[in-house]
Amino acid sequence: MPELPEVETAVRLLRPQLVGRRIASARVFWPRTIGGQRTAEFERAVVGARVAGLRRRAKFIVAELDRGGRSAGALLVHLRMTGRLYVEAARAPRDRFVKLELALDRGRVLRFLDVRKFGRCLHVADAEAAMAELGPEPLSEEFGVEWLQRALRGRRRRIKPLLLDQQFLAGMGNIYTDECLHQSGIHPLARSDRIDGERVKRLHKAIRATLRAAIAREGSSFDSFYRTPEGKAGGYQDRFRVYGREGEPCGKCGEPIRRVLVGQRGTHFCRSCQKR
DNA sequence: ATCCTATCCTGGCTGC
DNA sequence: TGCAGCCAGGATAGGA
Repeated sequence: MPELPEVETAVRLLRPQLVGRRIASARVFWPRTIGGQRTAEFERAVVGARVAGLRRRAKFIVAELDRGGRSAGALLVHLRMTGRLYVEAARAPRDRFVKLELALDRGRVLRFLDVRKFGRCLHVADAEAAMAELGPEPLSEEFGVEWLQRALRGRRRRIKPLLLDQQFLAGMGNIYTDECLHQSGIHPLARSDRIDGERVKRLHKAIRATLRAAIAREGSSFDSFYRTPEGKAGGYQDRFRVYGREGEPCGKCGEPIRRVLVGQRGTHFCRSCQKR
């Protein structure tokens, strides 16, 4: 499932292929992909615009558009679970799961593929306004130990759903959350305001280290869905300590890894390393 | 304030 | 082999 490292990987690989390109035409194969907007309206908004910049915010791929030097809004792409965004030759056969296609200049085409149709590619006038509610970026300066300490104390929520809440912290998903909680010895149901300082420190360190290591390996391909824009699998799945390892021995203590549901999410942890 | 459930989707898996 | 039924999961909305 694309989380921060997978989205960051997509942005890095797509940037040289997209920035400076002009959108020549648009085709929408699944209307919900573009949100509530009418297809004709969407086309009017993007066709003729140029991609001025590509960046990541939380799990959004943000393509800033301009037209004659003036901003033309932005495309916010969210891959959700099965989305993939990639550029290829316009003549390459279109996969049957492609939901949106933007023709670029030079015979290239940007394709948004999404088997389960949860992903979105929205045109917005103001990207910042559209993403205003998101929490801080875990790899930014703002996300320090002190911030985390205070933020956790200010809430009384179970730690796992809290870390998954994009308004609290941007970019964490199910896989990396389980990995980080295991690394820092915190039970997924621990109440945020009752986690001791030492563990908060370890959690902060785990989040930064895990996300950085996963980005360095171009993300994780746990199932057949996630691929980089080059079509390659990620490399971080080999480093999972708990995710998808139910019944296998914990790398630290040998106890079998447990899987339970927390907030409707499959949650993997070690009962002896992550005490309540 | 926080939690819970349903919703959106469909390929792939399980069990018979 | 065939098929029904279930599962995964990010985000959000509405209700408790």
